[in-house]
Amino acid sequence: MSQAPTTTSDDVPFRYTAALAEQIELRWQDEWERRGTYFTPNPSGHLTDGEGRHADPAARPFYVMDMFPYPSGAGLHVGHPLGYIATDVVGRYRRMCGDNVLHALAFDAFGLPAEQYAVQTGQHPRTTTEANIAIMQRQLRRLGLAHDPRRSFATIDPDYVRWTQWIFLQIYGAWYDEDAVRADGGRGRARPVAELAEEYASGARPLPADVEGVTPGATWADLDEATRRRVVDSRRLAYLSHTPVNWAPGLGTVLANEEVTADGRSERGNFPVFQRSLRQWNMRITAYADRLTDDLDRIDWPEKVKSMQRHWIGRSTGARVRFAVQGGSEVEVFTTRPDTLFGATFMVVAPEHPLLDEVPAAWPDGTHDVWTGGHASPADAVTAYRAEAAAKTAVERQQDAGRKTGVFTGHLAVNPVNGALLPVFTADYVLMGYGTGAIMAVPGGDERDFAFAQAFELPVVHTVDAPEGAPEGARTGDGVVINSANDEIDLNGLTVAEAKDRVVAWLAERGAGEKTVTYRLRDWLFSRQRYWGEPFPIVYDEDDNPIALPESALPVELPDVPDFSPRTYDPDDADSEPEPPLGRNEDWLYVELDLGDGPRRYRRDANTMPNWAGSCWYHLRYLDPRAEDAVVDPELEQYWLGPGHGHQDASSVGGVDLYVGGVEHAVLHLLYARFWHKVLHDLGHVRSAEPFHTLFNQGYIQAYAYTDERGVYVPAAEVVEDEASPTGFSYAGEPAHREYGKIGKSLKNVVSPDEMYDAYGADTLRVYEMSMGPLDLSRPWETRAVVGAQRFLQRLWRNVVDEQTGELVVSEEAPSTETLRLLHRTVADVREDMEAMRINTAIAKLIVLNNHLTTLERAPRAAVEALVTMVAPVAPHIADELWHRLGHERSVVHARFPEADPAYLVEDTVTCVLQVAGKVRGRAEVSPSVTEDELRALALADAGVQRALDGRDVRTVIVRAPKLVNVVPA
RNA sequence: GCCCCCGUGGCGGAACCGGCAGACGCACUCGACUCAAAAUCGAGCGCCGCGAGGCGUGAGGGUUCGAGUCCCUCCGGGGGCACCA
Repeated sequence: MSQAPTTTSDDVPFRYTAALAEQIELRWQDEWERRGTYFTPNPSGHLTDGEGRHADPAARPFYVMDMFPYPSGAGLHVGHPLGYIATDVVGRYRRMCGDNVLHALAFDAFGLPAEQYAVQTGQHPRTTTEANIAIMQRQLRRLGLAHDPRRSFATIDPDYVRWTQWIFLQIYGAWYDEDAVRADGGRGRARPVAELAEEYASGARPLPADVEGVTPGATWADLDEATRRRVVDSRRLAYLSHTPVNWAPGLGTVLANEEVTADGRSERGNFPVFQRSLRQWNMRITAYADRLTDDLDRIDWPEKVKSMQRHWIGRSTGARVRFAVQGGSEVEVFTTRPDTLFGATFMVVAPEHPLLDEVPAAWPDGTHDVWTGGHASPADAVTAYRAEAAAKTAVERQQDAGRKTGVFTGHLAVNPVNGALLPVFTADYVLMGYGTGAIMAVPGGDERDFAFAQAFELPVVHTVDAPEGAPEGARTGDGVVINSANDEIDLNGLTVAEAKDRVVAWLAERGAGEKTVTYRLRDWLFSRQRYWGEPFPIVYDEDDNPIALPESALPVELPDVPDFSPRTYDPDDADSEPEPPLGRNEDWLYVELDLGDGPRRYRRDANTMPNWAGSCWYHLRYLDPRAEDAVVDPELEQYWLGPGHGHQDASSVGGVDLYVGGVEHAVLHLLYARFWHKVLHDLGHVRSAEPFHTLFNQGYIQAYAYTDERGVYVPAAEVVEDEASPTGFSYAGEPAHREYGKIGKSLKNVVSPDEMYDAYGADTLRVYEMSMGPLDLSRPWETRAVVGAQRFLQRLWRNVVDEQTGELVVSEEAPSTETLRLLHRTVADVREDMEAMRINTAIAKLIVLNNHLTTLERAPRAAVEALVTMVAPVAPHIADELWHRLGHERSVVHARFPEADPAYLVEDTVTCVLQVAGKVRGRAEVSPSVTEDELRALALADAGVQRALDGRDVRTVIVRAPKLVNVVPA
C-alpha cells in the first residue's frame, strides 16, 4: 500500500499536497470498495458485512439518512455535499462508537426537470436520468462517503416502481375507521375496504347517506352493484373525485395545494394556476389530520418545521352553528368564537355556496342601496358577483385581500340566540374550501367583518367589554362578555372561554349547533398529467369504473410515446384541458385482461403519480433494496426503525434516527411521507408510527456574486478586492458590485467540488465544509479560506510522517502528563460535540491538540493514534493512510473512538478569576478543592483587587469556588 | 398584518447552566529560514490610549454581586403564514 507517490512537490517528496492527497484518496476509495468496508449487515437475510457476517447483536442499530438527491444534469457545486458530509461524519462516528450504522444514498429520479431536459435533448428521460445518476455517483464517490453501495437505488427502477404502485393499491384498498382503537390507545385507523363492505352487508355499520343511490332506510341488500361500488369507493383513502383542482395550463398539469404558492402560481415554473373541476385521484390525508398534528409532539424535529406542519394542517377548535334562513333553507357556519353570537349582525357565504343556487325573487324590505351593487334583483346581483369571483385569478384574489367586495343575496337568516334577522351576503373573503363556506359576521369581534361592515354600512355590536376610549373597531382580545343575554341564557360577565362553553352547550341542547374541529388541510391531489412518473396500477371498465390491478400485474411500466411532454397551453388559458402524454400510446392505453370474469378490454389510467410518491417510502427500501416478498421485511423494519430500537427509548414512535436535509420540504415531502407511513402502520406493514424520528435541517452554503456597471454578472472567481474601486471590488479593472446569495450558473459564482478535489483533495474539502460553522446555519463559501483546513491536515501528516523520507516520526515514548491531560480533555470534548452534531467545534479542538503535538520534538504514538481515530470521521482518507502507516492492518473505520480517562480530566490547579464589582482585577492559581474561606482571603489580599477597591469598604464577597470570587464594594 | 429565528473583531464563527468575551480558522503585520520567492516555523492581531487605564457582544432601559446569555421597548436582517372565520 505505501509505495512512493508519483507526483511530488519539488524537493519534499512526502509533503501532504493536493497531489498526494488525491493519490491517497483514490487508493483508499478503491480499497474500501474492494473490501466492502462500508457494507452494513442486516440481522438476517442476504445483506451481510464485508466479511460475510450478520449484524452483531451487541451493536446498536443507528439509521442515518439524507434527503436524497434529484439527479439533475447541472452537476454538483460545493454547496450540495454539505449535508452528505455531515451525515457521513455522524455515521462514521457512531460506527466507531460500536453502532451498526445504516447509511446509503438513493436517487429521486422521476419528475419534471428530467422530463423537460429529455424534451430539449430529444432523448428518453430514462437515458438522460441514468446518465445524470452516473455523473453524480462519480462526484459523490470522490468525497469518500461511507455508504453501503449495495443499498443504492433509484425511484425509477422497475422493482422500486412496483412497490410504489403496490403501496398505492394498499391505500386504494383501505378506508379510515374513525372509531377503531389503535395499538397506542388512540382512536381511528385505516382498515381494508373488504372489511368495510362486510360491515355494511352485516348491518354492523349504517350505510352512508351522502352517496347517490342510497335511499333512507335502505340496506346493503337493497343496493345494486353500481351503488355498492359507489358506497365503498366513496370511503377509500385513495379516491377519484370531481373536485376543484389547481390547473396550470403553462405546465400542462394539475398540482397539489402544497405545490401552489401563496400568490396562486405554480412552485415550479411560476405559471398561473386556475381552479378547475376535474376528475382526479386524491389521497384522504385529512383523515390523518389529528394524528399528523398530535404525533409532532412525539418526534424530535426542529420546532420551526413542526410549527409549519401544525399551521399547514391548521387544526382549529370551534363550533358549528345552524341558522334558519327565511324561506325554509338553512345555513351552517363554523366559528371559533361562538361567544360572540350575540354580536352577529349579518352573514356571509362564499360565492360558490349552494345557498346561492336559489335566491329570493326581489329585494326584501330594508335593503340598503349599497348592498345591491345596483342590481335590480338578488338573482342578477348574485349571478354577476359569482361570475366576477369565478373570473378572478388567485393572483387577483391575493392582491385584493383586505379590500372587501360582496353583494346582498336577498336571503335573511335568523340568529338562534336572539331571533334577529341577519342579511346574508356573498363575498369572496369567505372561502368555500374552509369550514362550511359560510360565516356569521361579527364586526364587533372580527377585523375582516368590521371592514366589510364599514364598506356596507352594517351595524356593529360589541360583545366584549373594552376600556373607556377604546377604538370603534373589532375587539379581538380577551375580556368580559357584554350585551349577550336572552331569556334562557346570560353570558354577560363571563370570560370569553366560559362564554364559549356556555353558549355551545345551549346550542347543542336546542340542536342548533355543536362543538367541532376543522382543518385547513385539504386532501392531497395525487394525479399529474406528465410522462415521467409512476403510472397508476388502475384500469377502467366500460362504465369508467376504476379497477385495481392485481399484484401480479405490477409493475405497470411506462410505455414509449412519441412525445414525453404534457400538452401545455398559453399559461393564461384557463379553459384548456389537461392531456396526459401516456394517452398518446393507444397500444398501451387499451389492454385486454382477465380480472376474474373473463378477458375484457380495459383502459389504463393515463395519469402518473406526483414526484412525491417515490420519496414517501424510500426510507423503507434502504433496509433491503432487493426485497421482493414484502414492501419491507418486518424483522428488518423492527431492527432499524421499530419503536424502541437502538438508541430510542421504549416509548418512541420509531423512525430513522437522524434525517438530514433542507427546510424546503417542511410541508411537502415530510408531510406526505408521514401520511404514507401511518397508513402502512395502520395496515400492519410497519411497526414504527413515524418515518423520521429525528430531523435536522442543514443550512445552505451561499456565495458572493458580482455584477459590473451594467448589472451583468461577471465571473466571481476573477473579481479582486480593490481599494481603488468605489465598491471595494473590481473585475478586469472595472468596479464590481458584490451581492450575496445562492450559488448558480447564471450568477457566475459556481465552485465545483471537482475544482476543490484538484486544488486540495476531498479530505480538505470535507474538513473545510464541516468547520465553517454550525450545520444548521447558512454561510458564505470562501475558497481562499479552504487552505486553513489543508494546513491542519498537513500538520497532522507531518506529526506522523517525515516529509523528506516518508518514514514514521512518532515517538514510542509515553506522552507527558501535560499531553495526556490535553488529549483526554480533547477526547471528552470532541465526543460531546459529536453527539450534539457540533462538528465545527469538534474540529477546532482537534486542531488545538494537533497544534500542541506539533510543538513537541516528536509526537508520542499514543496521542497520535488517538488523534488519527478522532480525525477519521471528518477526514477518512488521510486517517486510514496514517493508521496504515502506524502499522495497523484493519481500516481505521473499524477502530474504536477513544474514550477519555477521567483521571486526566481533573486539573491540579485551576485559574480563579478575582473580580471587583463584576470586573476582572486579578487571577490566582488555586487547587480545585480550595475552600470558600481560603478564596475569600486570597482575593482580598490580591494587589489588583486592593487597587481596584481603592480603600472602599467591602460590602460582600461572592465566592464560587474554585473558579470565581467577586468582591462587592460598599 | 400575524407568528418564529437571528444581530459578537476586517471576515466565517466560539463562549453548552448567568461567572475570564472573541476558542478555531481566514485575512493582515512583524520576525526566522531563503540569493529571492513560495512553503514552513515563531510572535502579534476587538476599539481608544505612549502609558496606567478606559470602552466594548445592534440601540435604550430593567433584574442580578455579576448579563453576549434572562425580562421589556425599539432598530436592523432572515424565514414562515397570509381574508382560514
